[in-house]
Amino acid sequence: MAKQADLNDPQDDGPAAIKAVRTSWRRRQIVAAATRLLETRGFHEMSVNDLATEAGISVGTIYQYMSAKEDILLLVFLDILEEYRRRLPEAMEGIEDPIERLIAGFRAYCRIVDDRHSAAALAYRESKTLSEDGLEQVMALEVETTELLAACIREADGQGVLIDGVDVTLLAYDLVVLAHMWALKHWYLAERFDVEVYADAQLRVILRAAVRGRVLPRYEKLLGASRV
Amino acid sequence: MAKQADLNDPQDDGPAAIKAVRTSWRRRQIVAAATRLLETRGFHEMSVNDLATEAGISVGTIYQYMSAKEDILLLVFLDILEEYRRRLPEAMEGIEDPIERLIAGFRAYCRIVDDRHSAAALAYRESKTLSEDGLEQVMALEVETTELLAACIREADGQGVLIDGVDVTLLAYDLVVLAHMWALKHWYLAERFDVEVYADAQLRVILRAAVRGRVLPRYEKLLGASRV
Amino acid sequence: MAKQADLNDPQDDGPAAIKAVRTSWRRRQIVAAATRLLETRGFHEMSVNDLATEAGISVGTIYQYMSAKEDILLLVFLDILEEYRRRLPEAMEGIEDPIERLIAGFRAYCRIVDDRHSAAALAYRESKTLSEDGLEQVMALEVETTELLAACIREADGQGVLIDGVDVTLLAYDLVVLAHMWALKHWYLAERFDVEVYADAQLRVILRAAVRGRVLPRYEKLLGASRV
Amino acid sequence: MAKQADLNDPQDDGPAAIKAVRTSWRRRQIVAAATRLLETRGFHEMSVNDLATEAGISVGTIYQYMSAKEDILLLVFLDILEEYRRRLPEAMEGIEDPIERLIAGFRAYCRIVDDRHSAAALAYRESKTLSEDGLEQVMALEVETTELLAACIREADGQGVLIDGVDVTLLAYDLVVLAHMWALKHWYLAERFDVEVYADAQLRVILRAAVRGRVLPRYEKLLGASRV
DNA sequence: GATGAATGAGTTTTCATTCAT
DNA sequence: GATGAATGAAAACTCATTCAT
Repeated sequence: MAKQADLNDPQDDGPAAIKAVRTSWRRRQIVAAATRLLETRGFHEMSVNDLATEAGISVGTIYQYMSAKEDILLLVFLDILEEYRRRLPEAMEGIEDPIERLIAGFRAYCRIVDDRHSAAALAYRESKTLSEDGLEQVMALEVETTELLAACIREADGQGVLIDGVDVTLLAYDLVVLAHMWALKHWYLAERFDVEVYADAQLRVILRAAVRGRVLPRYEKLLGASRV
Repeated sequence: MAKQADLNDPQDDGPAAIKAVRTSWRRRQIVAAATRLLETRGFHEMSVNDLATEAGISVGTIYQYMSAKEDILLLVFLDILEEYRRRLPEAMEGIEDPIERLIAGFRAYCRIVDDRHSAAALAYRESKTLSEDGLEQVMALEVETTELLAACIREADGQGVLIDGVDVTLLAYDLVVLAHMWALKHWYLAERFDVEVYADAQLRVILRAAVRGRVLPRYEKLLGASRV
Repeated sequence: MAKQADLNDPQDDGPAAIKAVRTSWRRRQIVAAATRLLETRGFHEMSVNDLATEAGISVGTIYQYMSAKEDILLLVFLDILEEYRRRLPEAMEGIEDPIERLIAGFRAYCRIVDDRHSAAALAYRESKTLSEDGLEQVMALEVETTELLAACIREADGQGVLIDGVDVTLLAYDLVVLAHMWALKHWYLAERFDVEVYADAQLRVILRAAVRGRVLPRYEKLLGASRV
Repeated sequence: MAKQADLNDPQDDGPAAIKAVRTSWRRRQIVAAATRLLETRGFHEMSVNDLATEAGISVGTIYQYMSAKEDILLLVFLDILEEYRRRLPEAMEGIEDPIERLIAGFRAYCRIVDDRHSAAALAYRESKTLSEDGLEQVMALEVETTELLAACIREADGQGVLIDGVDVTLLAYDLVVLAHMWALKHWYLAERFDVEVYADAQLRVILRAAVRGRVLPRYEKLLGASRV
């Protein structure tokens, strides 16, 4: 009964394909539930039973798709980082001028942090819980994301737009950390600023520190004229 | 030999004094051991038995000086923050010019972060583990420390040294977060910079963003001419 | 084979029913083991691990069916008291004359005490260990049981069979305590009497004290002519 | 310096005597404190540290006079029983008629139970906690006390005052248990009776069951005419 | 003789993981 | 493949007992 299909599939991958689809579906189910729980409690406060209940499946099923509780954490991390990898290029796409692209990128970065600020804080909280191996994967992805911003700065530098002696990578990291700061100090910042205002305020700091005075006004005009 | 002293001590509180000294000694012992362990693992991965072994005492003794495991975490936090409260004013003392004082303060801040960079990272990791009450104490101390830097910026603003429209508190938080960044991204930054160089590079970013062009050169001269 | 049944079960609650049956079976298992252990040691001397071993299950399983060690004690109490509530009415059922019914009831009471004399002694020992709430439940059941005997006495009193001025409730309590005495002083009484003899001896005491001389002989004839 | 005295003591027992006095004083201190604590909590809920605090001495001192926590419990039991052994004969002394002496004895028994009803309940609660050896001592003392009442009944029986076939020992035990009942069901009885009334009510029960009708009125007159 | 800080075995309870159904 | 009952190692914490002062 099983193993029908095959009509003209040269290498019958039906069962394997079904398996792959199911696996990815189950994993998404689990990761989604885990993310929801991890935003309010720590990884150790989330029991696998709680997780099963939240996901609407059984513990047994979780272990069919995860070999250990720690795996779930890694998938949550990768899922969060994946969002940056998807949404940043999307926001920066098609913008010629590197500084304008940087502005668009940073604004998008802040918006993602804001959309899931608990998730961003989670990353700082639980990264030590990851396995050696998992941590490396996460760090690699983070470097990749940072590089999206660094590339703009490097390009601008190549065009002679930046002040002599600025450290491209350091600036990129500064931007990333200042974006995360929105999540880390959310309790303080969110009642004084709006995300958009916050993003532009921080962009103003970095651009003033990096862009030559000659071209600076051109970019400052792009940033909201708001306070700060 | 016993029962000597008393020479002219108005209210001989020997036993109580001895007890106080022992308590503070034991607590330091425990906190030191806990800090050592927490630098390599999370709070949940550190069992009270491990801690006792590390401290070279028994579990029972730990509970004679702490009423719950969570207390230990709070003491570790307070111990770390205490260092800022002690060393920052020390470093900034006697400096007239507010921006120069800010420079001294930030450099000191980075140095403390560097001395105990695992401890600084720990603070981000475990703050959610603190009790409601403990978290409040810790936040209050952190605000107090940030305010030491904010005060300089505010004073400089009062002297008309800053660019119109800068947000004093945001800049102070930026400095604090950029100092913590040294700990958070230590794996990346420490192989490219020296702390001193790092501190000055970040100071250059913030000063350029905040100080009027007219007086900026005066302060930039104080920052190492190094790379960046 | 699976998914058969359903023949005409309106709301097939199979899983829930299975769960209920298992829960009650496990609880009985645990209570039985606990009762066995509590007969030889106190509640505090019985560790949950001991209990698990005695019950032939794991500690984890115990906590799946009990939310705290104290719950076990309450269930043991309720289990013991339940036996009185079941067996007393059974023994008294269908007997018209209230004094004859009282005799049957007391004899049954003593027999239950004898069957599980360690359990009866246990009740005196551990009632203070119960929670406020548990104690109330237990007391309510005990009052209910005592009332079964009190009702006979009250009825007899209504028929003018009792000596003027007897306190119905006190007599009922006397009977209960004298029955418990068989358990409490078992080490002494059991080597001098047989339960049946003991029960009749105590009945003779109470009846002589309560029943009018006129009708007393009628009832004394029902009591074993044995010694005493 | 030590070892003075001796003035004319043939066998210098000074130091030993001092030691004996101190030991007995310390033990009384400890037992008194333990009794106070045990009336409100169970033996396991009373920690040796609590006890030391209550007694106003140190844990070390307790272990200088007790070799284990369990010893304390035995001493508390013996102290309670000692009171019966002292006060019962005192109350019964000089009364010629055995039944009158029994009345006096039972009333005294109830009064002692009432004075320390928590202590009496304690005896039922904690007797299983005693060592094999301790339990034997306690039982022996209890038998001795019961015998004080039994002796009266036996004497009365010898004088032909009792109904044929009464079991002397059983009646004595009934009296003891009915006296204890005042402590065991104190929550119920104390709000319906006064101790004196209670004692006489129970005496009336036992005397009616044991004393020949001919002489009964004489004794009933001695019992309060109150209700019951 | 008195003290009380120190000890560590033992307690209750939780929870990641397994495996028979 | 899915389930969830069962497991038992490990955790936080207590407290009777010891012993240096």
